[in-house]
Amino acid sequence: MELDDRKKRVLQAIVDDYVATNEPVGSKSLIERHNFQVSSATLRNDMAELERLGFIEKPHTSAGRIPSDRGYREYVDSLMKIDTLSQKEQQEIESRIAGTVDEATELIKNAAHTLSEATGFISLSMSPRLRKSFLKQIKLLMIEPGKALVVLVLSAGVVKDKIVRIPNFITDEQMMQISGAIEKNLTGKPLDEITLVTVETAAKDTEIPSALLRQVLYEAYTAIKQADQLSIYLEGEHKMLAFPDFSSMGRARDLLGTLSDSGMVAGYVNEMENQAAVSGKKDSYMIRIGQEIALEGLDDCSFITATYDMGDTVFGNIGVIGPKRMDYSSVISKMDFVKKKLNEELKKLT
Amino acid sequence: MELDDRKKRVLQAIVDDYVATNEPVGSKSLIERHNFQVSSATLRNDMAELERLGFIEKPHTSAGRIPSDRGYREYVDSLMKIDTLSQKEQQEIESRIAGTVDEATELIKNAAHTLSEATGFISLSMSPRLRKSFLKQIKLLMIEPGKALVVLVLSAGVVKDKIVRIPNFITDEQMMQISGAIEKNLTGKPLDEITLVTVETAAKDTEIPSALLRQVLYEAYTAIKQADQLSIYLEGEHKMLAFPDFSSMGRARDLLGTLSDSGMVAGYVNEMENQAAVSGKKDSYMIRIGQEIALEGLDDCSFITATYDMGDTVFGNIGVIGPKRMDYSSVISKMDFVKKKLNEELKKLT
DNA sequence: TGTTGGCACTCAGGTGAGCCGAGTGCTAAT
DNA sequence: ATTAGCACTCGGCTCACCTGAGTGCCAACA
Repeated sequence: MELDDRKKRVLQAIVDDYVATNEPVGSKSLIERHNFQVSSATLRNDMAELERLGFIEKPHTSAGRIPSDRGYREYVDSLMKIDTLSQKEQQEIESRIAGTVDEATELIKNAAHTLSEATGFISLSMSPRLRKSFLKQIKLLMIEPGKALVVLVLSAGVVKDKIVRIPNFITDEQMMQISGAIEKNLTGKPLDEITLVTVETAAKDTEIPSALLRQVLYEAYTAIKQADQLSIYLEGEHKMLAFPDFSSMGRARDLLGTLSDSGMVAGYVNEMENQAAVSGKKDSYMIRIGQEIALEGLDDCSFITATYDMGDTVFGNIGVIGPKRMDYSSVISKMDFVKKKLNEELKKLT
Repeated sequence: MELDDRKKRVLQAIVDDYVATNEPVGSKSLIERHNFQVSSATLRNDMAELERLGFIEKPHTSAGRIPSDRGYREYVDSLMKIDTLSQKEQQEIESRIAGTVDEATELIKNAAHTLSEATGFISLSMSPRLRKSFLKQIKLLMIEPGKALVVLVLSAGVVKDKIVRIPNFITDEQMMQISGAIEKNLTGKPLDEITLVTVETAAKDTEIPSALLRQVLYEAYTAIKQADQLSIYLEGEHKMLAFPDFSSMGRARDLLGTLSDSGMVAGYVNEMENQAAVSGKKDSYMIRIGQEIALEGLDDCSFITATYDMGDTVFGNIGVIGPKRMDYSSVISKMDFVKKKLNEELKKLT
């Protein structure tokens, strides 16, 4: 079922107008704004057809039409043309991202911040997926009796650390020994191939009493595992309250309530990424619209995410969450540009 | 100007009722709920007097009275009696805080989380003020050419680190040398006594070419300074949307908008703490009500904070932000208990 | 077959009148 | 100092009404 040309134009015009005005758009106002060379009655027929096909819907009988989720979907998939950013916008974004910080995590958050400022929506950033990155260094640093710091240096220039408890009477030299042994045997291994067993065998030719050893190794292991946990960072939640789309308080509460469970959101974004990966259609961005989003309270939102890249199969996501009634073209072009700049900066860091 | 006994009771009853019902309270309903041994007309006289004195006010002519900021102030200062928590509540809180994590930062966030859950309000936690804490260890760890990790171990068991850039051709041994020299000379110094000069003199008897040295020392210095920066963590913002007090969307937006600038909030809490310190009346908690709060959009809120303690004059704050129409007694008792448990746990960590 | 003008119908939202009731201030009596 | 009584206020609710933008459908036309 293909839409004929005029119907496409009609759908496009409806989305554009509705996004711009936040009012259901009727056949008459459609004629006024766009110069279709036909009468309003003809458009009414087209609109009836579009409604039958599920692209648009009526809030109530005697109102204009608004795009349905499917209508937005059609719009982003084949109707819209992506904006190019003005020089000024590009500069604005560039100056915020370029050369600001030396650390990947900060850089990524910074990019997300820029994105939120540029779009006026909520921005999100996911920490890099480190499963596939490999260990470049691991150090156990004695802090005080019973307490040590595990420092991991991963490929892609990421550093993680964690304070752990260790047996009280372990000595500084013993720790150095363990540290050295682990490092020697684990360096170069991808994180997802490191198991408790790997860690234990890595340290088996030290002369530390095994009771002591076990606990230290276990803590080192959990530190490693913890390093590849995904975390998400959201910013600009309050901006959603400014949109009439969420003026009903109930919706606003549901939305912010769901977003406050960052673990859930992170899981969802992760799943989006995975699905995109298996489906093979790895676009430069991913979009989920309205009900397509399997999170409570996000029916009126859209998710748009992109992937940033840190080399060595290490990557993560940045994105925005906005009302589904948004200017997709503008948002996507902004996100694309931010992503590009972010990737450039990340490359410089390695 | 002292209130006579009955007027005190009237004010107290008005606050209690208004907090419970969120409706302006009138003379008649006051008689019904509380057994004053006088007529409603008498109460009306009292209420007129209380209004003249600024403790209560009318939303409009023909409505009951609601407490003014000053009324709440009088209430918390001299009228309310602090609840004691039920066994069950105590256990609930205790089980969430006790023995959960090994790291101070996590523990504090966790306490704040518990507080938000227990009260249903926004909770806040400030990072410990480390200016007065002293350096127990400082290590420079070579990560890769051009990049190093500065690890600081402070008294009170806090560990901070930062990735810094260093000259590319500096060697591992040179780093160790610098690291050793700094550590030897700076250990035991309070953070606020460490300046760039201190750091530079600490390393002056190494044999590293001074051009290289300078950059490393500078980076080490910024890492140290960065360690005592205050940071704040807010949680549960979305919960405020559930209160009728913020149902007007405009207010909600102002509130969340202001809170999204965490630097500003941190600065404010810090200032509160300082003022309490100089005024000398160091209570177990601090309260700011309504307009007393010098932050935009918080006119309808109250801040309640307490101080946690990590020994060695290192301390920070936890607290809640809720509608000023809140059950102060219950909130304060909860916060007090959480604070107590947090302090106990922090003590165990050192 | 696609397009058009015309017409009856629908319905959300705004307006204004009217009523209700909780609450007040004031006054005169106790 | 307290109380009973009374006139007055005013926010909020309900109801009826109107308006206007928009629709669906039909008959006519190219």
